[in-house]
Amino acid sequence: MNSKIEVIIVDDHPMVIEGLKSLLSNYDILSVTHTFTKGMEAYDYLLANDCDVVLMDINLPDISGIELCGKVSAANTKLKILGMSTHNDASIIRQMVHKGAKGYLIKNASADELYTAIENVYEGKTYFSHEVQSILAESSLKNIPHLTRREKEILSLIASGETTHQIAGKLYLSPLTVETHRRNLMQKFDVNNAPALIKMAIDQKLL
Amino acid sequence: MNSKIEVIIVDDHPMVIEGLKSLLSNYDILSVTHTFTKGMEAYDYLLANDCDVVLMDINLPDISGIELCGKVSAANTKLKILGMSTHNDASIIRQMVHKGAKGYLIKNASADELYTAIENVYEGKTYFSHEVQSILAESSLKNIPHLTRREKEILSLIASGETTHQIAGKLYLSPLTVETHRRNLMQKFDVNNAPALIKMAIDQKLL
DNA sequence: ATAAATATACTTGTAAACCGGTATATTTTT
DNA sequence: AAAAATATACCGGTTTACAAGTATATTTAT
Repeated sequence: MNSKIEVIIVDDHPMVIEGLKSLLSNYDILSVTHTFTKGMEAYDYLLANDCDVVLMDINLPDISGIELCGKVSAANTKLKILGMSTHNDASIIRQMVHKGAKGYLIKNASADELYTAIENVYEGKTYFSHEVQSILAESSLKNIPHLTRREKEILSLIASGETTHQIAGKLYLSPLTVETHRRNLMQKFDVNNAPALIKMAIDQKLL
Repeated sequence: MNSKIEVIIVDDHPMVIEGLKSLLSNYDILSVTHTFTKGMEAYDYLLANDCDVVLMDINLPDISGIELCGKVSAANTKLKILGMSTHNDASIIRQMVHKGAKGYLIKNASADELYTAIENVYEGKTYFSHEVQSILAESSLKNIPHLTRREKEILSLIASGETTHQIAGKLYLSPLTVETHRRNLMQKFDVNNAPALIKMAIDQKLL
């Protein structure tokens, strides 16, 4: 019988898994029981077996970390999931939290930070590093406009080179309606032509 | 006196460094003598000391791996540099090679692949994983248009929302000239309006 | 149930972009 | 020195986009 905190690692990079295991081997209170490089294998395991904390990379080849997080959390609400990624994208962090992640780390975390994060989520708390917190704070300042479904649809058609008339034809709308959406899009991004709109939208990862 | 292959690791993620050290600890023929999380510290070390192979991450916080690679190679041409990164961007790989890198790995490499790469570059060969090779092959198929200096200038002004007249004013050109460049840009990207042009340019990392 | 957000559509006018040409001076490369 | 690439500039005409307003039906959230 094992009373240690059971940790599962999901990451498609073998060297990261090795690194995490090595860093965590210094802490007697926990043990890394299984590791997975494929998201779906981790999913299958987690449905059938118990563990305490899952360290989960966001960028998996077969399934997105966000999706996996949602599926796993739904099946086992007691599981504590710690998201990880190299790039610090606020919207991804938000999505992970929404899907049930209890904490988030950026991969340049130190061993101590990693340990603290695992300990906190195991105890039912949440953990977000200072860096993650400042990313979230910063991103909420530069208010990314909220686009409606229709607007997103039209935005991507504009980006692919369709004219107002062509878009209207595809969506069975009046060109005048499409033009209104186009105007609203430009207003939301505070630009006054389509090229700048596309640039902004891509910069803010909305395209 | 040590006859092993001396390997230096430069990566801003402690867990990746740990992972690499752990993976490489199984191979007696080499030894990881120093590791750095900051590019400039590695640079200072490499100017003053000798080593055989440098495993270098591309995404460093203080200096780009590409820049570092160029500086270090210029100072010590005998040094073998192996580039590494998580994302598989063909243009970055090409730039690294151009700046003197002898090989390139994607971070999901296995221990054996890593070892093979180090061995190869140490012996004066080059090493590019199958994955890297296919990325390079694929990217050379979808011919990215070559833009002139003027075209790049005008392209970025279009992306920032300037009209033909405004661009002409800024660059002290006739609006008719700017329009010609604009047209040539659209022709090169095979699109017929500016929004699609911007989308294409960003997709192909030219903006 | 009511308020707010979203999606729809119109008018009028102006400005800008796009198309298909042509032309030539200046660099850069071979 | 010749050829190729780049940068410059023009004409005439058509299409599309943009600006500033108004209006209303339909969803969605409170």
